[in-house]
Amino acid sequence: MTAAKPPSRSGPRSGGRGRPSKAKGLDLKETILDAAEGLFARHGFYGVTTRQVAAEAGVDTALIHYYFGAKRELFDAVFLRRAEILNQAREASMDAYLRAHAGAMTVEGVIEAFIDPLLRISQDGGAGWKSYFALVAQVNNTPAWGGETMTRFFDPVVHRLVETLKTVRPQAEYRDLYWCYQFLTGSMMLALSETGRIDSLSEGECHSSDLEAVRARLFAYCAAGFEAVIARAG
Amino acid sequence: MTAAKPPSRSGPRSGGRGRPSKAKGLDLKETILDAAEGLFARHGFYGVTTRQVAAEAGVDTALIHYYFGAKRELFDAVFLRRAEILNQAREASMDAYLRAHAGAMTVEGVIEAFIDPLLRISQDGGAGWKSYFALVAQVNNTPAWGGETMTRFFDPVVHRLVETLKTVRPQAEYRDLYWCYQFLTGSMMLALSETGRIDSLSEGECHSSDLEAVRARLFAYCAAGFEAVIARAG
DNA sequence: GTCTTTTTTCATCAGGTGATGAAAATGGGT
DNA sequence: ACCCATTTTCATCACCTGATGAAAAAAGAC
Repeated sequence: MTAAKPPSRSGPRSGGRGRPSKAKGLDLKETILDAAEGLFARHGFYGVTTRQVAAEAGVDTALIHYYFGAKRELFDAVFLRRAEILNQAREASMDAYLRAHAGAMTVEGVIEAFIDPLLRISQDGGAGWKSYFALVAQVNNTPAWGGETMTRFFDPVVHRLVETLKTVRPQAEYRDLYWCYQFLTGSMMLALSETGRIDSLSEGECHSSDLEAVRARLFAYCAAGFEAVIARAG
Repeated sequence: MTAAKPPSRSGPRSGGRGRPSKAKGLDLKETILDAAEGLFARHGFYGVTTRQVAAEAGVDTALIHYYFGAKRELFDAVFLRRAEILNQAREASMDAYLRAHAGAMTVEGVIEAFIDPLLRISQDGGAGWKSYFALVAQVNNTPAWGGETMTRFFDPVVHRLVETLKTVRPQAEYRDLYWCYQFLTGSMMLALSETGRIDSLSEGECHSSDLEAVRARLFAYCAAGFEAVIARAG
């Protein structure tokens, strides 16, 4: 209509169309996932159009469908890409804790082994991981399909947490452990999504990007909460 | 195009168009807000179209714009409608607690006074309130404009909570209190939004609709968390 | 250098989007 | 019974949505 849009693209890709080697093809797929991740994290699934993703990635709209199919499949690909890495990191962290403190596990230690890998990845993993955590937090609070999605991707490691806690406190009831996990995950997800609310609320005293401050408090907070609930019930 | 859609509407409204008395006009406005509330809560702002809202309310699409203007203004109207009621209930609850326990306030008591009105309203207020809480939880986790919206509507009562806690534990630092509040609100919002995740996670042991179970645990959980963080810092 | 396969672009579709202006229907005031 | 203000409906606009099929361009096989 107006003017043919120039074939500009941010990356170091050559100007023309066509097949630019397999390596570049994979790279382009990742570029699309990165763009989609950031936009979905900020505006949610319905708040983003495939055209926006294409523009952000510097790519033709049709290419998104070529690689990923429907929009929802793109979203799932974004969600899946880091979920496995996350689960592996958490499993490894819990493995390490179990091996190191097999005889003398504490509630706080188990909880730290469960949460800390996420904080660490968010701190060291770059902007992509930050977006991803915001995305997960949003999904976690999505009534329509969020619960099902979270269940599908993250249930196993949660069950392992609950079972380990049951080992540490055998007299605790599963009901209490599951409710406490629910409280824990709400706190953790809100902290990881870094919404900036605490910044304005505390008038500059706290910053949601300060995950070191979270680390210094969240483990103790949750552990004490667990202990209190268990004690009250028993 | 296809066939003229029948003028059916669920309510007891008369069939024809035109001006059906002032009382009905107000009633219709509320009907639209109810429909919008339920849909926004389930699918988010961008996941709902004005046409869906109109269909759910049994109303012409243009009527929504006649009453509320742009779609975003409709959303704000939904958010605002119950926010004031909520704030009043919480202020009243904290007033009552302060009056009754002026000399012997506890951290758990203050937290209960802060959270309990929400649980109570959610239990007694009907489906509209349930949707509303899910909506607030979603906004709370929305990076783009959620923090700003939450701040605008709910800051005062939160500041009052923090100040009261500071009175109960004068040696506590504000930084710790704000972080603990952040943890608390994450747990509380997730519990209030009743996503159903705990149902499948616990394999039927717990139900997210069971707010009595939340009441029996959340206050103690948060209070113990606060105390632990304060103690660790001091 | 040709031929084949894969990637990228273009043009476009069918339907949905928020929004608006004018007309129609209604009820209250007098 | 008439008018007038208000509410509801209808028809439509300009644009955007996800998605697709065919053509064009590039890379690799031989």
